[in-house]
Amino acid sequence: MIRRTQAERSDATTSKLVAAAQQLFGRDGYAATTIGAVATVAGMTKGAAYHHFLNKATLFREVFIREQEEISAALLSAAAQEPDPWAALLRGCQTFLEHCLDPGFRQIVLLDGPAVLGWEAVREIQRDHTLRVLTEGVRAVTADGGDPGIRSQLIFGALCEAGMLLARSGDPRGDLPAVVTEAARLLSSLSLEPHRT
Amino acid sequence: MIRRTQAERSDATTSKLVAAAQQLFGRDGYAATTIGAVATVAGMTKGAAYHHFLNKATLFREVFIREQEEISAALLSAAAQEPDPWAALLRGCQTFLEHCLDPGFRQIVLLDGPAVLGWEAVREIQRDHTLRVLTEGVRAVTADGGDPGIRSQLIFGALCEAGMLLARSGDPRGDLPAVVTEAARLLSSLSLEPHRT
DNA sequence: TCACTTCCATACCGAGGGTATGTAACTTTT
DNA sequence: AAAAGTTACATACCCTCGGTATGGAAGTGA
Repeated sequence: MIRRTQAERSDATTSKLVAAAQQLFGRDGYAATTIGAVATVAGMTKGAAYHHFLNKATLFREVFIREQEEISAALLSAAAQEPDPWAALLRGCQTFLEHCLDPGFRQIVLLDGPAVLGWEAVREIQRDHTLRVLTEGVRAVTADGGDPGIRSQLIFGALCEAGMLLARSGDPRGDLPAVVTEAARLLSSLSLEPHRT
Repeated sequence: MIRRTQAERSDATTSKLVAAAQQLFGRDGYAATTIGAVATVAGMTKGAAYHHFLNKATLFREVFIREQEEISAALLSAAAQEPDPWAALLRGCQTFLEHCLDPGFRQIVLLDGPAVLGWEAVREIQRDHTLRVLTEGVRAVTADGGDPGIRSQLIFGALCEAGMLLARSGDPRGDLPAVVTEAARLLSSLSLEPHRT
């Protein structure tokens, strides 16, 4: 190993650790993944992991953020291809649902995330990523003075549920259009008068 | 202790165990709750717990089912007071959201449930309780030929999210009407033509 | 009453999260 | 450039806790 600066060494090992953790957490789930296994996959020992991360949850948090960055980038690039706000919103929802077909994403973001980090912490992170993109899209198509924050949060919940539902399907790709249609139906309520109290 | 039959002994201890587990799982979460602590609260030792339950997850599953039974009973009795299907549906949603103000319910059903039991198992249980009630309500107000199963599942996701959102609020009771209004807006989409594809 | 089963306690094992300590690699100071 | 100090990582260890094995007490069927 040639001479490297400390920052380079540190960055390299943390990157390898997060990558390994993302793989194992996504495949086996948080509880069934040991720090030792992560370190081994990353090519080092437990000590290195505990030098860079306070504990298991902190490492998981880093993986969670990484997942968020990945999906929000995908959402933005997908939505950017549609000039019409409505089309962009629908396109974004479809992209999200497609992303839910990845088992690792589901395990880390939808299943373990809230249990490990807590609901508040999870949504706090997502407020800067997925939820932020969705809220922008919702705001663009909302006419009346309702709260886009609350509204997009509910839509988000429905989309997460749809993602899990889709993944459970025997033919996810084939059922995707039907689920997207139902999601679109929910979205269509955004441009409506309130129903009844 | 006077003479008791085996079934009575067994039922009494399992009941005490489940009650203690419900309390601790709800307050501290699944990971932070030890079987020993549950047994102590229930007034016995770990051995008793492992005699009646295969493992920690099995005990949790029993608690989860108990929570489901409690809320579905509340939903049914609330909805039964409204003759109009629309009013019954809205009333049910409001009851669900009020139930989400209980931290134990949130922790067990919304946070730990999916991570511990898996999404499929959780929804399988809920299919006989919460989800079943909701699906009936949705079916009653749905005119067109869309799939009420998928539809109610998405609504369910939105409601769970709304419940967590509400709980996070500084003034849950005061914000409840606003969230119910937003939920009603989503529900109103059920009686609509599909928007766009 | 005597075998048999069920219930529960006690004692123990092993995995794994976390810590303490040592050593090698880099950085700063003089 | 060499010593002093700091950072990066490995090794060894502790301790909690899920799960098991074993033993005895309470109940059941003959």
